[in-house]
Amino acid sequence: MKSYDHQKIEKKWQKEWAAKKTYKTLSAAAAKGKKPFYVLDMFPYPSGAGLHVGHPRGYIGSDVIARKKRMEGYNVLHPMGYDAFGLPAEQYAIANKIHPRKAVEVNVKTFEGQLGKIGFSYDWSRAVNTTDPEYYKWTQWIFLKIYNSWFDPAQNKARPIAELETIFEKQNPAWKGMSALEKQAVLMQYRLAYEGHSEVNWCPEMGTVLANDEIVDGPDGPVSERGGYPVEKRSMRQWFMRITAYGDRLIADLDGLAWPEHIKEIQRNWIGKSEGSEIDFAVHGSDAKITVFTTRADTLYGVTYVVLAPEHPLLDTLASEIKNLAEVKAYIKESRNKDEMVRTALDKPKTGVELRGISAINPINGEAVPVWIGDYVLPGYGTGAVMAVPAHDERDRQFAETYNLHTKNIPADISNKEKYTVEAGGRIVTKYKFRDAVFARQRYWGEPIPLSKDQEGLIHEVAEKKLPLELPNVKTYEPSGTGESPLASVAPWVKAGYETNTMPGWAGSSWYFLRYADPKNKKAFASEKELAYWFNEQHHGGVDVYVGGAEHATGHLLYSRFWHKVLYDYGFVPTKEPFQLLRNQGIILASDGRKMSKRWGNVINPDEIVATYGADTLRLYEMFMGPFDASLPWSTESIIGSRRFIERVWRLAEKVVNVTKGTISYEQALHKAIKKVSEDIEDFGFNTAVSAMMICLNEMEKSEHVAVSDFEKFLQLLAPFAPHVAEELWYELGGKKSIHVSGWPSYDADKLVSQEVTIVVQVNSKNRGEITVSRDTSEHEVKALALAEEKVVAQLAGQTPKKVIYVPGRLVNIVL
RNA sequence: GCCGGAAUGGCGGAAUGGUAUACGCGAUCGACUCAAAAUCGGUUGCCGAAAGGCUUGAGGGUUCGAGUCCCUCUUCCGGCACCA
Repeated sequence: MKSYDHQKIEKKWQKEWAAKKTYKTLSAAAAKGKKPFYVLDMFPYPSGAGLHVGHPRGYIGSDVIARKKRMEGYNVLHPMGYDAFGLPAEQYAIANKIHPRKAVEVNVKTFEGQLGKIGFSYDWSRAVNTTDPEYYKWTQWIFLKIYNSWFDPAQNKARPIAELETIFEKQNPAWKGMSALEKQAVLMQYRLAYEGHSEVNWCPEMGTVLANDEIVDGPDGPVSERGGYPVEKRSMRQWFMRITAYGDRLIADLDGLAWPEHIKEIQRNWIGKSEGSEIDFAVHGSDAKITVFTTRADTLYGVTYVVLAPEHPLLDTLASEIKNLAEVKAYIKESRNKDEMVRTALDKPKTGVELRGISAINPINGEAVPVWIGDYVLPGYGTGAVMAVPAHDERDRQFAETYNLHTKNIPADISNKEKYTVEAGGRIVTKYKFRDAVFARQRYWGEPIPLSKDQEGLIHEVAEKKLPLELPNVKTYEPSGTGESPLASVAPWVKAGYETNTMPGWAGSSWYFLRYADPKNKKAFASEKELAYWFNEQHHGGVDVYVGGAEHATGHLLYSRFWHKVLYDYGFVPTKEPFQLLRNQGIILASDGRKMSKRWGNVINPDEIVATYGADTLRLYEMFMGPFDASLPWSTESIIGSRRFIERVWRLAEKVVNVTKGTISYEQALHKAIKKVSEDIEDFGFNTAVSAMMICLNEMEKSEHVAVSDFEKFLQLLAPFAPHVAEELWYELGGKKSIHVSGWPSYDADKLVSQEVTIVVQVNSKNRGEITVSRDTSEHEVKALALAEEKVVAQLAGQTPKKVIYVPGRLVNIVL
């Protein structure tokens, strides 16, 4: 037989598979009863650097599953696409002085070239690209659906904003008298996508808004990571998504998902649900009241003061009453300029200033208590005001100690919290730690938000027919320096009143898994029929297997669930959740144990490995190197083991003959391998699946003959891991159609067990010998044989055993 | 600080409470070769000449039997971090 030329073989089959559309996914109509199976990878950001050898690990794992399912007869949806909007693409474009669109084109080509060489079974005809207007048309469409929704707490779901208008019209007498602009402002408080303001990190020197991770600590406060320019807080107009409305459902529905427990836990902590009470403290001698949030209403009798966040809006109202206003203002200014890291540092002593002249009335006993401001109270959580109980809260105790405030020791019992809430005239409420998501970027390279404002300030939607609202060409896509998006300097855009902010990077990735179901659809983001087929609660429930990095736990994986739920509320998608089963792939580290990075010069390019060892070797090695979700160091030294394995398979093919039983000795190993590989793939135990194949190969090599039919089964097991070489040998042996649609082998349970078993004999739990007996030897006989074993007799030295334990087929333990 | 996860040969790792170190890498000895590579075969946890003893981060416990279950602790990785 020819020698194993991986380059020739791999090129040949990649071409052949593409030509024959071997991995084509059938549409719902064409599937004709074939069951769907959806295996999804988190689509990549096509960066200029291309892939390193760690990137394909997850893709290989999911490809192994997709291939096995396809062989089992499922209609497999296994797509790939590109998430190409967002900051890195923009920065790459700026740095390389080319238009982001061009940069994306080039980078996508690089990725496709690299991915193509590894031999994935993607149906490339379904590829999506978030920057394609035909794609982001639907991102904009979904945005408008969300914009035109409010969350009805009674039904716990999204409903059209028009319904809310009708309700206001009927129930609120003031509504009719309101101007259009006033109505707009009211509705804005309910919309699931709404306009508002938020604090951003503004760098005057660079003229841009910076993300938190683009900022580092400087000697006099925060500075930009690049250049070290000072960064300050600045309020900026933004769009938001009211994700907090779904807090409850986002937590509750986690329970039914087959996700890694720690990812679910990260989401739960991030959402941070907490049940407590809102209690109103009247301000003495004023109409104002301070509403505090507490989870321990039962400690109301222990309240000795109240603390407001320095940002609390009530401070403006009360300004005239505050006797030490200058001091208070100085404190507010100081904490405003504090870097968030400094402010929330745990070891920092708590600071604050008393609002002299102000006191609050504890509703449970009418007691007047002093009111303070302190930056340990956060404006964004609860009500931005707390009642302080130094006797029962560590932070309050510290604060009280620092400022010599009174402590009242009272008994408290958490089971009384509802009773005391009612007594104090308060309300039971649920609060969440997480915030509404900012849905705007002051950047060029993102989806335009399909809204415009007329001269009176009334917001208009871009009509559905007019979508997509395409991103205009600009002279310069670099930051404007004013903090506004580059779109603000496009005259026709501004004249039309279009929103100049663009959508954030996570917009396009929050629904792409739906588009794969029907990527060419011009009338809808996907047809009802396709969605019903691929997202079917009866069948499974959406994406059957989702593979990607754990770093998306509080970003992409949360936003996608949120969008999906809004769409579900309208009946656009049939399942409550997008991703049934999630697995995280581990990171491949460089051989020096550090992350692969240009900076360390330790990056290994998969192209080189594919050229030297072959894609099959790369795939096999990446699966074999260790547990799928573990971070493992790359070792170009060890990869040779996988290459040798493939070469041995290749050579074994020569030995294959049509043979009668008798002359083969590997049967048990083969059936064990079929069982193990079948089960391990389902369970992401790829490393042990490969090892089972190695054991089987070792046995086949030792055997006098290898039967063709058995070797074919072995190739079928190998096919998901090393698809090219398996296909080549399959045809060499006379295969008529691709091995990748040839079926999946099954094992014979009877062949898993051998007639003879080796039983270990222990004396006081220490191994002393072993006996080989026929499988059906009785317990009595085995024990007798064990007691008669030479070394055992020596150990016994005439003593009578207290107890003899027999574990069938495994061991005998003689206890003295 | 809190919440997750991990710790096993020289290295990557395997092990339903039942022979710890499978499988692979490396190392080493041998065969083949003029020689080398490749390939094939043997050996390879530690101590010991052997008999035997010891060994899964440390210490305790449950059990006839623990890498696996329970308790205490150490280190490392990931997440959150004044959340009232």
